[in-house]
Amino acid sequence: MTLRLTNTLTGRPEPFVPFVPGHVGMYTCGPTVYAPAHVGNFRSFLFADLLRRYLAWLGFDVTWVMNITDVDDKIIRDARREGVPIRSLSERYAAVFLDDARRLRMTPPDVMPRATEHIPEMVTLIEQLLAKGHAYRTDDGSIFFRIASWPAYGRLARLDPTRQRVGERVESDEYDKDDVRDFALWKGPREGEPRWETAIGPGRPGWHIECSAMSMRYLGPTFDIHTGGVDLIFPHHEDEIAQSEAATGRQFVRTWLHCAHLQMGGEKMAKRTGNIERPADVYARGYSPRALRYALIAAHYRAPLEFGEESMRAAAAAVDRLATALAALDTYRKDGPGDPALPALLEEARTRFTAALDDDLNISPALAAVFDLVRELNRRVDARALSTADASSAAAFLRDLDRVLGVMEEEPEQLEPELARLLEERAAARARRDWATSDRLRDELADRGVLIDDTKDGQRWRRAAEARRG
RNA sequence: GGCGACGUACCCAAGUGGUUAAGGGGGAGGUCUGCAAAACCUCUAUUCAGCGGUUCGAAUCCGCUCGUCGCCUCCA
Repeated sequence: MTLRLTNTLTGRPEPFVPFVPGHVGMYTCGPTVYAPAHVGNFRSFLFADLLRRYLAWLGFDVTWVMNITDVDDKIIRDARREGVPIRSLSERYAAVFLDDARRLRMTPPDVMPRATEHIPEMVTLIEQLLAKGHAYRTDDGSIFFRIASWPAYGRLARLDPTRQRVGERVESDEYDKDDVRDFALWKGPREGEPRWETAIGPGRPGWHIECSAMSMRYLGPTFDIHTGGVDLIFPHHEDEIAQSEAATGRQFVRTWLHCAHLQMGGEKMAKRTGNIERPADVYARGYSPRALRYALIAAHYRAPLEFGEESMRAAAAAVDRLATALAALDTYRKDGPGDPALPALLEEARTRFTAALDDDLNISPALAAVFDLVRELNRRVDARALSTADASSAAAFLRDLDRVLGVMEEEPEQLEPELARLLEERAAARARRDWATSDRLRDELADRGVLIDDTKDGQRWRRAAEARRG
């Protein structure tokens, strides 16, 4: 069985065959850094991360590029409002993004290019488009892509370009272009806006051109996978294809993958409607990053996903269940013969896990395979049917699957010395059957997010995915 | 108006032609435990938005109806 992915270009699942055998070039539209990203944004980034992790787990050598858009209208607007250079604003929120991404265990992309550091690449691309007649200048020094020169325009979004609705927003565009549907490659210089002096004149880049320039700079003119939210299909990705293929004459991206929206209250989570939640908000309510990660990746990427208190609670419980199972295996000790059925059990889980993810990253049955295995392992731990070696190979197996999921363990795997001391005190209290002290220490540790289970192998601890409140 | 996605238990969510409709959460009862917690066991959809049709057989295919969401405009 091989990996199949639903390509937006064709609308159907296709076997994934990399352009260069064994290697995958993958680009993800990253954040525009003028505010902290919300959890809806992170759904799409974590979807890309899940894909990246799975490809690596399958043995592909993956190059993952995620851009950071550090110049655009909103950044300029907010920087002006604050009276600071755009770089000061963008770097501030880029740092927040990086920190949020790290806590959510997003694999660090191999390259995170910033738009402002790739102006020359964009200029070269625009020059090629001008030379080939796909772009034109306007009086204010802007340069537009001429959609009429590109018959394939609209193919990705399945839109007929001649029947696009022309709404108020399009008409109100301040730039003067030949056709309302044409999009800006380069925006002419304006008072109070940052500008770059370039071979195509002064100004600043349009939004779409950066992704074409940076993806091709690091992955070549044709690469395997490009991901983003469904809202980017049109116009952003449509425009990327047009400008890239018009410039190079080659296919730009082989497989386009789009993630459905995260919803809250039945509607798309979006900054403009205000129904957003940021990672920090979720943590403030007592949930751990890994619970949030689980909530965001646990549903199929092409299905809309409702986010809320209920989904977070369920995610925290699910993640706790996994952590508990792992802790149980780690503390389990028993000499003697092992369970001869164990290898087959693990193999079955691996087969189901892989078959599910191969099927367009269908994570639900993959998680079902993990939870079924967890039940079997717990049952054996309860019955003390495993050997110490069995337990540790089962734990290693789960950790291997977690290279794909990234939800099983919290960052610090060692208990802080202070908490470890409380644990020792509690063990001593229990040895002298001092239940009052034992219970008090258990509560104290729970308040610090460490849950204790008393087992035949002694105390076992794990970090709570949902901190105790009240 | 155009294009697209979708409607499965109390909630989330797999299943896309064939024995008992995955899994997670929640709920009820039980076992274990100093008490807990965790874990394990049992139960929790004769039914898949509705109505027709195709078929020996449909949640799965076809048609219609109702409802939800997204894109067409900055947007993950």
